[in-house]
This record gives sequence, C-alpha cells and structure tokens, in this order.
Amino acid sequence: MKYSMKETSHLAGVSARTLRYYDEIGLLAPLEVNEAGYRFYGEKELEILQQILFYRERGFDLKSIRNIIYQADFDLMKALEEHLTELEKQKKHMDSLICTVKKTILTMKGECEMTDAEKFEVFKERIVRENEEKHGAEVREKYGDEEMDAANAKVLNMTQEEWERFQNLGAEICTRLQEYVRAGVQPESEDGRRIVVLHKEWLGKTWKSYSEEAHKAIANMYIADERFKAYYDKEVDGCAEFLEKAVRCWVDRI
Amino acid sequence: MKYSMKETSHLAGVSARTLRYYDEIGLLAPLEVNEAGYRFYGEKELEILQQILFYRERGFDLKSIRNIIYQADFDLMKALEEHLTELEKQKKHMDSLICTVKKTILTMKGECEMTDAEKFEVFKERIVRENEEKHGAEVREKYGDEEMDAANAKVLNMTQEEWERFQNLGAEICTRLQEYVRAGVQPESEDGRRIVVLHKEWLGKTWKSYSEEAHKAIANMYIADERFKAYYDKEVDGCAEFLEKAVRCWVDRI
DNA sequence: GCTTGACTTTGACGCGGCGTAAAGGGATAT
DNA sequence: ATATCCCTTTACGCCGCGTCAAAGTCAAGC
Repeated sequence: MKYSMKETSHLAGVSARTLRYYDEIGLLAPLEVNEAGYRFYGEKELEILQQILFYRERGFDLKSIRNIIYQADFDLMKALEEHLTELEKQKKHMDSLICTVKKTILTMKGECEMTDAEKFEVFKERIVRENEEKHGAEVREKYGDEEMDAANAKVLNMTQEEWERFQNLGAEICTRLQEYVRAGVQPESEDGRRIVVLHKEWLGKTWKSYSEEAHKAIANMYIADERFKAYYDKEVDGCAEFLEKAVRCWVDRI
Repeated sequence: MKYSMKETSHLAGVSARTLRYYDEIGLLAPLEVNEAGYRFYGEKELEILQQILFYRERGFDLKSIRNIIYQADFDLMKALEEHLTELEKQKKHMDSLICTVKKTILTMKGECEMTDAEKFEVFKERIVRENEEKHGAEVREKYGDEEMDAANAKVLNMTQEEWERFQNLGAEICTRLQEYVRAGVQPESEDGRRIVVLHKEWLGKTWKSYSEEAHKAIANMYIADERFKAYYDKEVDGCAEFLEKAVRCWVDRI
C-alpha cells in the first residue's frame, strides 16, 4: 500500500509542505517517486515520520532528529540529557524574563500613581545612582567617601526649583562656552572670567568644600578624561579646553 | 558630539550589524550619514538605543519596540501586560516540554534495564493499548465488552513463543494470499480452503468464542472497511477480496 | 475523447534577528 | 605617494516551514 502526498500528510497530521521540506533536507525520502514527480510513502516511511514527530514534539531540531534516526552509533541518552539541560537553561531565562517584566510593570504602575514630588525624589535617586555607577569609585578614591557622600546628599536635598536652577546653570555654562569658542573669544578675557564664576557657583551646588586646587583639578579632568571632554565638546569642539584654560587663568582671582 | 559606528556599538554593547539592522527596519536611524555612506549617531540616538535595549531585554520583538517608542498614543501598560501573558504561556509550554523529555528519559532508561521478558510484557501492553485506541470502541459495540476484554487478555497471556507463532501465522496468511492472487488461483479452490483453515486458527488465538457467523462477518469487514482492506492489499491488490470469498465459500465445511 | 476539478509539482519569497564572509573605502605611517 | 590596517558597506545564510503562483497530472464523469 502506498500513500499519496495528501493521504500521508493527513494520516500524520502534517502539511504537504512539511513532507516536501523533510524530503529536501534528507530527513524523510518518499518510498517512490513516479515519472511525474509525485511522491508516494509506504508503511516504513510513515513509521519514520512518527519517530520524527515524536522527537519534534520534544523540541529537537531537525538536524538532531536526522542524527538520532539515521546515525546507527548515535548516543540517544546523551542527546536527550543534553537537550534537557538546554531546555532547562532556556526555562531559567524565561523565568528571569518574566520576573523582570513583572518588576517593570510594578515600577511603572508605581510611578504612575506618584505625585510629582515623589517622582522627583525617585528621579534624584536615579541620578545619584547612575552617577555613583559611572564615577563613584573614582571620586571616592580621589576625594574620599566624605566628599562623595556629601555631594550625593546635596543632590538628594535639592528642591525641584533648586534642581532646575542647577540644571539651567549647567546649560548656561555650556551655551556660553559654545558662543565664546565659536566667536574666538580668549579664555583670558572678561568673558572667560564670567564663565569661571558661573562654574564655581555650579560646583558649589554639589561639592561640600571648595578649594582653588580642587577647581583646577576638575577643570584639568575635563580635558584629560575623554568622557568629560566629550560632554563639553558635544556640540562645539574646544569648549572643554576653553573652560580649563579659563579656570587656570582666573581661579585665584575670583 | 557624533559617534561613529564602532563607538556607538561599543558604547551600547551591541554589534555594528545590529545598528545597521535597526536602521534598515526603521527602528533607529542615525543622526547623520556622510557622503561615503558612513553612519553617525548623536546623544539622542544613544538614548533611544538605550530604550530599545531596555525593552529588548524584556523579550519584546523589535516591531513592538518600534510602536512603544514612536507611537505617541501607545498603551504601554496594556502592551506590558499582554507581553507578560504571552511569556507565561511560553513558559508553560517549556515546562510541559521539559516534563515530556524527562519522562522520555526515564522510560528509555527503564526499558534499557529491563529483561527481555519485561520488555515483552511492555510490548504486549502497548499492542493492546494501540489496538484499543484504533478499534476498541467499534469492537465493544459490535461484539460486546466481554469479547474484547477476553481478546486483550489472550494477547497479554501469550508467551513470547506464542506471540511469534501468532505473528508468523499472520504473515503466512498474507504471503500465501499474495501468491494465490498473483497466480490467479480461485478462492473456491483447495488453496482457498487451506487459507481459511489458517485464518480460523489465527482468529482463535485472539477471539474467545468462534462461530461461523462471526468469521464471515470479519471477512466481510476486510473488504468493507478501508483500514483492513488496506492491510491485506498493501502489497498485492485483491487479497482482501480473495480472503472474503474463500471464507464465504469454505467456512461451513471446515 | 474531452472536460472538469482535485491534486501535485517546482520555485520563489517571507518571517526574525542578527552572524559572518567578501569587498571596498578611509585614515594613518612611511 | 603609497602601503597598510582598520572600518564600513553590501550580500548571503540560518531555521522550519507558510504561502502564493504557475504549471503539470490524475481519475472520474459526460
């Protein structure tokens, strides 16, 4: 008894395309192909197909199934156990995914229900946390824990207005720097002095103790450390350098 | 500040291919493309990329991420919750997969450690179970539970030798049928009678009570029911018909 | 014998999210 | 100016089929 394409696919509950694909990749060849190219499957082929589906239901990929079925010296138990390990790894990944998404939902719901004041607190905490991750270790080593903790505390104690003033001040410094650099103003000029004054005020909003030495060190870092240099130079090249020169020139006269 | 392909991919921890792909599918366009076709990304693009990665880590597909980010009136909470449901569905699927594979391993290990006798018992049980699934309901309706249970019991009580004799007998019937049909022998001939004798013996190995009526009914089923007809005709067409005629002719004279 | 309608074939593209060549252009050291 | 190296680009591949499209085949009915 031979079964046509449709009979076979119907008997096994798979599509004709699947059978053709299995033939294509050498997973299941039909018993016979007539002169018109029609495929016919026999009992044995149906049995093999059952086997294929058995392993497919268990999550094996078709290449593995081919090995399992046609490679005589194949270690089935080993393959099953490795496959199980792989599945369990994937499951763990799924679990952590689900956990993360759940947390995300809670956080977002939480934030939705927050007042503006609460949101602002969370926002500041995030800023401090991100700053701690980016620069924490470095600052603590250079300036001590006390200074870093104090800076964090200052940020956390800011009101929304204070925060906005702080931000505006930072933005103004950037904008003016860009103007001056574009205009070719010298750092030693009166404009340079004004920038340094603003920058000192800006620093004072997060730093516990001010010293001319520290101010110069910070300015120097702006040109030495890529990340800070990139921040000031993001729009116009040379801003970091301008600021550093201006601080070096004016810091002990303001 | 503009970032080149390499800088951007390095900063965000993704491959250059990924960035190009995101551009291709309209998920993240670079800030600027120079005349040589080189891509450059700005701060804002990096921020968007962070967002993309945020949702990617949570298992969203890129099309959804595009909606989340660029569709202003997108219901994020709904999307998150639907996504969670989907993830949990997938997890359930994984769990059942793992469970099935574990069972498979246990079964196969178990079978490995069985003696031949135990394997044979399991084998017979499988045969009975499969037969019950295929024909159980039908037979119970036509011939009663008692007859079906008795047939099952007969199979389960067979020794391995008896089983082999039963199988050989079945195979012999098939082979002879094919020979006769091919040779053009008539069912009413002496050869037909011998087939009916064999077939009666074969039936006796599973059927509790023998009657000429039942025998004829069975034979009739061989030509009426596709599945049985297919079994006898699998190699040579006409075997089922031959057997039915022979039984009708000889059943009350043997 | 011819039409019909059911069935089948090959061939191709599409999906998702990139990895991985191969090829070509740009920046730098000489 | 040139050789070199690095960076970027395009283009194909992967898996397991689904889903057209166009063309050919088979059995049945008239």
